[in-house]
Amino acid sequence: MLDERKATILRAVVAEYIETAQPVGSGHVASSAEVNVSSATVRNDMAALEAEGYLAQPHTSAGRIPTEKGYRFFVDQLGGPGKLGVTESQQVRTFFNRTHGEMEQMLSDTSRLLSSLTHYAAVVVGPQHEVATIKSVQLVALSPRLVLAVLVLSSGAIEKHSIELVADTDDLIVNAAAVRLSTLIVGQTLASASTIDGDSLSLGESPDVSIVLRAALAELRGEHRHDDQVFIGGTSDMVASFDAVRTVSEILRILEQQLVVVSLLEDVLDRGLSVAIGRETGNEALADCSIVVAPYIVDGETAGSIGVLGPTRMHYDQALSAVAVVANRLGRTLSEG
Amino acid sequence: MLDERKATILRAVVAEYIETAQPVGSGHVASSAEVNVSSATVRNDMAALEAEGYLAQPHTSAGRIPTEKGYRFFVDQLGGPGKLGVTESQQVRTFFNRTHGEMEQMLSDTSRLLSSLTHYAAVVVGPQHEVATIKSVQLVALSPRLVLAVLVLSSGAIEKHSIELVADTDDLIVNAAAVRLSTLIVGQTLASASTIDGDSLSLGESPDVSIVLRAALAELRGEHRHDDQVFIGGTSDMVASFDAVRTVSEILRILEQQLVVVSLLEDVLDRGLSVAIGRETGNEALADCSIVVAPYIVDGETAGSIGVLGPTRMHYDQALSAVAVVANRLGRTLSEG
DNA sequence: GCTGGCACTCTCCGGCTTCGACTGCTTATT
DNA sequence: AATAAGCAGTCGAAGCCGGAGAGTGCCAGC
Repeated sequence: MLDERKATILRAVVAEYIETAQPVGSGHVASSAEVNVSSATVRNDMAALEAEGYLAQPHTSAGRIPTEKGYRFFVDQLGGPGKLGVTESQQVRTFFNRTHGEMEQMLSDTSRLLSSLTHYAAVVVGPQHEVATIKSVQLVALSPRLVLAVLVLSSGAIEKHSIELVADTDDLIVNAAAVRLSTLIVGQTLASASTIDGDSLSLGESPDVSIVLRAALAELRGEHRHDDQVFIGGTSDMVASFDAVRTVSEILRILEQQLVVVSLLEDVLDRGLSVAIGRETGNEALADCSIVVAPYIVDGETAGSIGVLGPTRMHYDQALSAVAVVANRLGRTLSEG
Repeated sequence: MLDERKATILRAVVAEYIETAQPVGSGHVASSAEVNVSSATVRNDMAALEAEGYLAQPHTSAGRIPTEKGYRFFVDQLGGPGKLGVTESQQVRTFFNRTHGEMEQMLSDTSRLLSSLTHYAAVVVGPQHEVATIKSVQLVALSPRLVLAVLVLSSGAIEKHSIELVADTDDLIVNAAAVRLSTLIVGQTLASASTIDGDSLSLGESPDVSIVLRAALAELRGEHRHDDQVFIGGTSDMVASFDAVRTVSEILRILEQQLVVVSLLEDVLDRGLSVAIGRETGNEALADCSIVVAPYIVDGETAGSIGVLGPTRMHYDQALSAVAVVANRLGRTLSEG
């Protein structure tokens, strides 16, 4: 569809625009290393590229800037993530060698790492809990009608649910319920635990106990779908890439809605992409942004995703490699546990 | 120090500048309702106010803008928070009537509430755990050398600590250690629990158990100081008050450092203030910002603090009342548990 | 002690010009 | 037929000018 020379010219335009944020003229392209034709020839090709929708002109007598289609071509022909620079891969290596312990802390630090590598905003979506098995359950009575259920998962994650009862209870009852609950769900996955029907087990316990038990199981069934943990870092870095406060404010508004952020990443992955450019993100407010995403794999299963959010004129190659490398190392680190 | 008329004029200048963000001229002040003298008189007084450091002139032939000293005077003479508007207090009321359950969720929602009331960034620092008593302890072996300690506090908060062992352990040992640990620390505060010396209790247990026990107690002693939870909301609202992306980026960089944010609030409170203006915040990057803070009280003790961060030309009266009212309701809500 | 008046200062804004970076087209070249 | 060279034309950015407007400081008068 694009002959070799046009492709080279398009590449050069995109690369230079990413670097300078200025419309690129035929002269600059002609004097770049990869192109060996005169500016007049470049002009002809650029006119063709504009006609085909890869480039646009802010106004006559200005250079060209890439359209989303132009960026898309550029990204596609990059052909997957390249290698990271030495400094950066060193940074990743020492980070993952030093990291240990608390998963949440670690995911949060990972988002910092990723943003410091790319200078864009980094998003880390914590592992789905569905696949992890339940290591332990505990019920604690905080007040006569409020019981806290604490689940420890094999991944080291913790889920807590508060259970509000309609009748008073006490420590003895709660403890009995906790013991029974343990035998029921420890060792199972959250998904399978939430299928347990409370009514089928009212045998043998006192009514008080089974009330608590059923309330706990109901709570499990209900909510655990929504608490993907999201860690966002480096918004201050990303902001510096834009020049209108208005735009910045809109982007931040998106990032404040964790649910939206998660589904943004999932959407891109579901479409089989690793990069979404401008409106491809599916969000009008992100028309000037691109997203680079990768899933990470824990124990052979896709567990979560990480990504960066930056301007459409982002350094796609760096972002792609950084996201790929970090996703890879993150998955491996989490698999070890 | 300032006669009544100068004070009135200063008030008028600050109020108008907050509203319009434009330098205020003598004419505007003279035609405002509270001032009944001619613009010439106002001019003289404004010159005096400038000489005394309350006002500044961006350039000759422009109006005056308040200095930090000017804002400080304005805030001090407000004399404490006023009342909230009807819409706003309605909003607060329905929020706290509907809220329930999960503390973290609720604190996070509170920061959203506060930012939607003020249109500035809202910071909510979670309750200190030192005063809460330990309701339950659980040790879970995630892998032979990694044990997770989960504490449930009377406040409903959960602390988790991962404990890395130098030797392998197993479920039996860990359970035994958990039982022993429970008898030791349940019912105590975190502060007093962390004073327990592991060496004084090596009697009666098997060596394996006491190793785990000591590691757990050491972990308790070590870390729990730092995990104040911080919830920040409404950054997108705040951003709209500024016009330089550069400034915005610097402010966001501050907000990304939770530790800095917490100590920022604590600092202000320690100095006995509820408002810090510009450089009073003690942070050069916040020279164009002000902070309004209030502590909240749970069960008679100061438990944490909330605040808003906005431009120096913020609506101090609204911010003060919003922060005061929310702090009050938050404290009461948390006391009920 | 306040006010009106007046001269002065500076920014902002529209209009104008120049400059420079482009483009597109036409013509020459290989 | 593809490429290069040259040239006229376009348009924004930057600089300059002058007037308008907002504001000040000061002085003289009440």
